[in-house]
Amino acid sequence: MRIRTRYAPSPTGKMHVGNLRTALYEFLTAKHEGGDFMLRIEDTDQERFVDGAIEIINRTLEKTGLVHDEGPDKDGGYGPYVQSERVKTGIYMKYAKELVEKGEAYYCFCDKERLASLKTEVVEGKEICMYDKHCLGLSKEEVEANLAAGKPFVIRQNIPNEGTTTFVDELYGEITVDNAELDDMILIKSDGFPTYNFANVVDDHTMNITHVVRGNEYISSSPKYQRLYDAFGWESPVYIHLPLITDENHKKLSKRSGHSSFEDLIEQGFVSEAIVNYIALLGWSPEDNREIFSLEELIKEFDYHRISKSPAVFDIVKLRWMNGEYIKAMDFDKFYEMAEPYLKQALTKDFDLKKIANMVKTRIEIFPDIPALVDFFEELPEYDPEMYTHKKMKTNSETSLQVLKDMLPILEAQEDYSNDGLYATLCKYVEEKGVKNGYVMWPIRTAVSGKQMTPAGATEIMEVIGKDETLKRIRKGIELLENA
RNA sequence: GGCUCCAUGGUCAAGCGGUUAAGACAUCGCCCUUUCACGGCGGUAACACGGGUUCGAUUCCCGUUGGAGUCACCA
Repeated sequence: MRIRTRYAPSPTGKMHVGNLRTALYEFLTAKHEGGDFMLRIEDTDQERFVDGAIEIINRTLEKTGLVHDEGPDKDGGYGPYVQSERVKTGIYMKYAKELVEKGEAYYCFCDKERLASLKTEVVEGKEICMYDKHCLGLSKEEVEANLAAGKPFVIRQNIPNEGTTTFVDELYGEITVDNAELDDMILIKSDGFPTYNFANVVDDHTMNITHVVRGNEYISSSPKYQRLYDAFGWESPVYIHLPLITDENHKKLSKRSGHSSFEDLIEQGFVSEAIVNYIALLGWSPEDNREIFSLEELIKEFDYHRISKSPAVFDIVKLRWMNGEYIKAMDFDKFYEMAEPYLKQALTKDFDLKKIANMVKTRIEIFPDIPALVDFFEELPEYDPEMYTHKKMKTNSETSLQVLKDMLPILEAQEDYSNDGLYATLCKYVEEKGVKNGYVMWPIRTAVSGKQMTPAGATEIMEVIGKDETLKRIRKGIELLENA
């Protein structure tokens, strides 16, 4: 059997990481077995439709490499792939009527307000709509009269009050619920559109979907879908419900509560490969201990049986670490291309940006880390002379002042401002004085950077800022220490 | 609240009756180092609780507790 999965988003905005992971697992489930991955747009709620949302979905899928084999833009013979277009074919109404014929669904002519007000009525421990009974009790003639009169209607699923319904999830096993717990869900809305619940089942079946991979939030409505499959006499797909991804408060991630979307993360400086890699590991783990996976490697290793059942917290700190790993492994040209805007943001003078980029490459986790790391090249920040004191380097304000004063004329005389040349000069002084390297490197570095930590050593920094600026900063350091 | 699901360190997680209970992030310490970082080495830190089943339970069953999801003419 050729595996077919589908990603079926509703175009209501950006894709948050939970949606993306669902898409990823659907993609991987299919691709691991050489199957097909399909994109279907579920836009049966015209009110929630957001302009541009489909473009976001396409862009995200493309950027993450989750390319679909079939979709609105790629006909595979199962189209249309947009539900609002499928509505026009009459497919949903046809199947809904079939269910009515079978007694598995019924027309309901009550209006929204009345339905809502009656909903709270409790009969024999079950919240039911009194009007349901009425509509169910309508004779065929009455129904037809209503329809002929153009009365607005809805088609609802007819679920008995007795018995139980069971469906099987690959991960969770058999799940059984009392039918009394199941509402007669609406299949066709009064605007003639199907609800998600109904369209989903009809489409998955007619589009030959073999594995339904979806978020855990659907697990409680799955019995109702199962009844639909059974009512039609259709074989139900393999269900794989995914544990939710939560925030640090263990609450489901959602775009409404402002959780990061894929695009937000990209804007925050994460690379898409790292994001994909990280979310692949949120809820799934490979047989070995490996953590860094390209999409190709994921396809090879992914086995949906190893998906976990408990929710996972989205940990931005670990994502940052992983992003750092990707940055370190990136080839320099690509890194530079991505780093350049951030470098230029902090540096306007005529610096060797490539040299600086190289310094910074192993020291950042996300690109926006760059400006704060390199801004001192541009301008010496105000700094506390206390920084000259370093226990391990055995330096303090006096020794540092001495070193700076000794070095100033030497550096003034120095012509060669290359890293190597400067390093040789400093080492010569170190040797003459019979002190440790750090004893002179520390104060010099402090003077030329004004920072506690820098992406490079003293001489590298001097090479970048050049002779004039170096001397200026050293004099500034002497001044600062003398007045301290 | 009803129903359903889940339960190993702060976080992601391996484990699927017998283990010194892996690994990663974070954290702490040491080494390396022209500082920081990188890298290397090491430390702290977990089977929610109570009953069973069993020669033996983190692992199987039940209960408790805790957490989550869901109860729309939204998906």
